This record gives sequence, C-alpha cells and structure tokens, in this order.
Amino acid sequence: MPDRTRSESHSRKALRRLRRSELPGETVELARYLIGKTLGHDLAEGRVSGRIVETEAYPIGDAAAHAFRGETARNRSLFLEKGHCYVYFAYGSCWMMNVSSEEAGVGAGVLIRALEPIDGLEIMERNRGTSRRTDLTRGPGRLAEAMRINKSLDGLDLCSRQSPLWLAAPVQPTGDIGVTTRIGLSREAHRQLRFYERVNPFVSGPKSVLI
DNA sequence: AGTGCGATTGACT
DNA sequence: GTCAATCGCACTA
Repeated sequence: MPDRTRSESHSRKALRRLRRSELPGETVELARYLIGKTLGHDLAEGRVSGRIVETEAYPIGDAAAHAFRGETARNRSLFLEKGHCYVYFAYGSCWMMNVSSEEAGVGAGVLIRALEPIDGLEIMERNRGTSRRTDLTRGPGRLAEAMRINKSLDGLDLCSRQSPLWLAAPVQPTGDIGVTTRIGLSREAHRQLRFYERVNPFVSGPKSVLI
C-alpha cells in the first residue's frame, strides 16, 4: 500500500488525546498501559505518529533508573507529574524518550523503545536517512530520530492541549502483551520490566513469552 | 580536572 | 552473529 493511502486512512480516524487522569499512577502499570497507544509529534511539515509497541519501566527505587540517585539538572523531568516528557542523550549519539510516571517530586519513568509507524512515513524516512520500514522506529534511538524528538522537547507536558508532542488513544486493537527483562542494563538486570506487543515486527529485541 | 561508563546503533564477518 | 564509535554525565580527588 502506498504511504499516502495508508496515511490518509489513519488520519480520517479521530484521535483522542489521553488525559492525565486516565494514566495509571504507578510506573509499571503505565509501561503496560502505554502499549498500543499512539505517540504523535506535530511538525511544521506535517504529523509523525506511531503505535507504541515496546516500553520499559524504571520504577521508584530501581538502581538502574536515572532518577535513582536523586534529582539533577539532567533528570529533573522524571520528577514532574506523570505524563511529562524526559529526553536524554545516550552513547554520544542517540536521544531517548521517557514518560514521567509518578506524582510530582517522585522520580520514575517509562522508556518508549519502539513504535509502529502510522502517519508521516515520508518525514520519518527523511529524518532517519533510510526507507527501510522496520528500521524507522525500531529501537529508542531510532524512534526519537524518526519522530524528531530531542532535548528541546524535554519537560513537555504530553497531556497538554497545546503540546506538539502528545499521547492518544489506540487507532487499532492492541494485541497480546509479553514481558521480558530490560535491554542493555548491568544493574537490576533480572527484573521483568520490559513490555511489548507479542506479534509485531517493529519490536526491537528478544520476545521471550512470559505472559 | 580526570576518569569510567552507559536505558544504542550501524557497520561488518 | 560480533564490535567499537562517541560524548554527556556523575563520581572521585
């Protein structure tokens, strides 16, 4: 199916932005809840959006979490009320996006690890420098580049009406959800805090089935 | 001021 | 499948 047809068919569907009150108030619950929801970014040249198909929870007290050692200039967005955006730079090359997940003053978040592209595939291809569909948004660094998410969006309220970066209700039914250990960690490596849609080619890593 | 280390990716065998 | 580039940040002195 040509990109334009696919894009138009999705755009016709009314998007309902998620209200803060409907987000679960606990980090692990939010990580599971976000699977199947829509993440969008309204750019000058058009909208880019995708279905969230993979997340990781970094809950309160988790030694692998950026917030574990307390609030700093870098991680302060994790301490905003649930539904705010925390963006950080990793490995000298990648931006990654989290959704803050607890009450104000408590540091925790959910890393968005992969999307299934919905709108703006041409824009994503330009942003990523590739037209290989499965490489556009599979992985936290790749999806940030495709969606043009960077430090300038750090601290944004994803539930605000005016926000260019937003969360919305699912555009199609959500499939079965699986759980595994998180990817790329040395500490707390045993914890089962990675969630993904089980049958989806845009999921970035292993798919052990534990649920 | 110096050091070590990643919540990864893309290139390559 | 393996592997190293890359640089901001936190930690030590």
